[in-house]
Amino acid sequence: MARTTGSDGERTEAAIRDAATALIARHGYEAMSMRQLAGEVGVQAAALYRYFPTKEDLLFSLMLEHMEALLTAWQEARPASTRPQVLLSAFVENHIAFHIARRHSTHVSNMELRSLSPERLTRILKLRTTYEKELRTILRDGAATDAFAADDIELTAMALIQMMTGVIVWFRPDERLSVAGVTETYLRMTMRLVGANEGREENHVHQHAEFRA
Amino acid sequence: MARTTGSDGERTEAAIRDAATALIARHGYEAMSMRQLAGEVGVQAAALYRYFPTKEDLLFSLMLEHMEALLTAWQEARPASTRPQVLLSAFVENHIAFHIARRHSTHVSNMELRSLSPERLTRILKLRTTYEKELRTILRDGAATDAFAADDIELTAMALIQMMTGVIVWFRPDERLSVAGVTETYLRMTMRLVGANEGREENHVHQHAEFRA
DNA sequence: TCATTAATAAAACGAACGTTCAATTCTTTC
DNA sequence: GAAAGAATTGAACGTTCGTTTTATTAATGA
Repeated sequence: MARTTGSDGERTEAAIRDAATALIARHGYEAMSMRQLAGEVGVQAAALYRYFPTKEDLLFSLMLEHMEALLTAWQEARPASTRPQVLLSAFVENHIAFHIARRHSTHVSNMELRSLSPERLTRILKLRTTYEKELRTILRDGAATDAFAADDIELTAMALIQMMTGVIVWFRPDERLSVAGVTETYLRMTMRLVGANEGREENHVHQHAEFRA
Repeated sequence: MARTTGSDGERTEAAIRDAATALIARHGYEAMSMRQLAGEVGVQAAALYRYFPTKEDLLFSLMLEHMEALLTAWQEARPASTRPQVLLSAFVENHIAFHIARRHSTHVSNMELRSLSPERLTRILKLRTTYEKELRTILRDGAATDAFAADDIELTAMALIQMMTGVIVWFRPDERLSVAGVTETYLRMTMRLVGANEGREENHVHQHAEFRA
C-alpha cells in the first residue's frame, strides 16, 4: 500500500514533532527508536524520512525551535520600563511560564545536548548564551543603580536560571499549587536572593504569559 | 587467550565503575555501549558480565552508591548545633562540595533515572527524598523560630537544591573561581533567599569538606 | 480525464547492540 | 607440583537499530 486517505504533509510533520518531543522527554533521545516514534504518529518509519533526513536532524530541529521560541517570548514579554526590579520580575514570570508550558521541549533542549554534532551544539549554546545575557544585563544594571545587592553577576544569573528552570522537574499542574502561586513564591525568593531594594516593588508586571503546550 | 597476568577482580570492578560513571556522564546511559566501556577499561566486553549481570545492574549500582555516599557525607558533616543558620550553612557547604567533587556520578544519578526499572527507581527516589527531607526540616525549624522568613518550605527546598546542584553544570575547576569562592557566594545567596535573620550569622561552619572524585 | 506530484507502505540493508558460552590461562592453595 | 578456583578471551546468538529503495496510492492541476 501507499499514500493513505486524508494524509497531509503539514499535519504529519507537526504530529512527528509533538510525538518526538514527548517521547524524547520521557525516554531520552537514544532510547527513542524511529519505529517507536512512527508508531506513536500512526505511520511507518520510512515516512519520517520525508520530513527529517536523519534522527539527529529531527532532534536539532526541535531544539532550535525551542530556543527561538524562548527568545521570542522574552522579546514580547519584556516591559518598556528600564527599572531593574520591573525587568527582573518580568523575566522571572516569563521564564517560569514558558518553561512550565513547554516542559517537554525544555527537557529535550537541556538534556540531549550531547547528542548534537559539535557545530549544532555550538549553534544551540549560542542561543542559550544570548538568552542568559539578557538576565545578566538586568542584574548588572540593578547592581549599578543599587537596586540590587547581588555581588557576583555571573553566579547570580546561573543560580537564578537553574532555580527557575528546576521547576519543571517537580511541578505538575492540578496539584496544591497553581502556576501563578509558584511564580509568586519564586518572585519573592528571587527578589530576596538579589537583595532587591524594598520600597517601590509593587508595580510588578502581573500579566502572566500564556503558551501553548 | 584467557586470564591476563596481573588481573585482579577488585581492581577491575573499580575500573569499570569509574569508566562507566565518566562515560555515562559524558554520552548518556543509552549511548554508552558495553563494548565501548570494555575498551575504556582495557578488557573484552564479556569480562564486564563477571561483575555486573546486566547493563542496568551496573547503572543501578552506580546510583545507589552515589545516593548512599551523599547521605553519609551529610551525616558526618552535620554540626552538633541546633541553630538553623548553622545547620543551613553546613548543608549548603556540604552539598556544593560533594556535588562538585562527584559531578560525574551526580550527572548519572540525576539524568538517567528513566533507565531504571520501576522498583529500582522507587528505591533511588526514596533515598533522594530522605536527603531532601533533611533540608526541609532545617527550613521548617528556621521558620518556626523566626530565624528564616521563608514562607513555602517545599518550594524553598526545591529551589535551593536545584540552584546548588546546578553548579555542576557550569562550574569547572581552574577558572577564575575556586570551590571556596563559589561556596561563599552561594551561602550569601542562600541566606538572603530564605530571609535569614541578620546579626548572629558569623559562626558558619567553615571547614570545607573534601571528597575524592 | 489524465498526467503529475505528494505522501506513504513494505521490505530490505548492513551495522551495532546486550548478552551467552566454551575454552584458556593465570593465581592460589595444599 | 598438581588441583582448584578466579579472571578473562574470542566467537557467536538473536534482536534491534537508523536508513534506503522501490512500488503504490491519494490528491492536485490543466
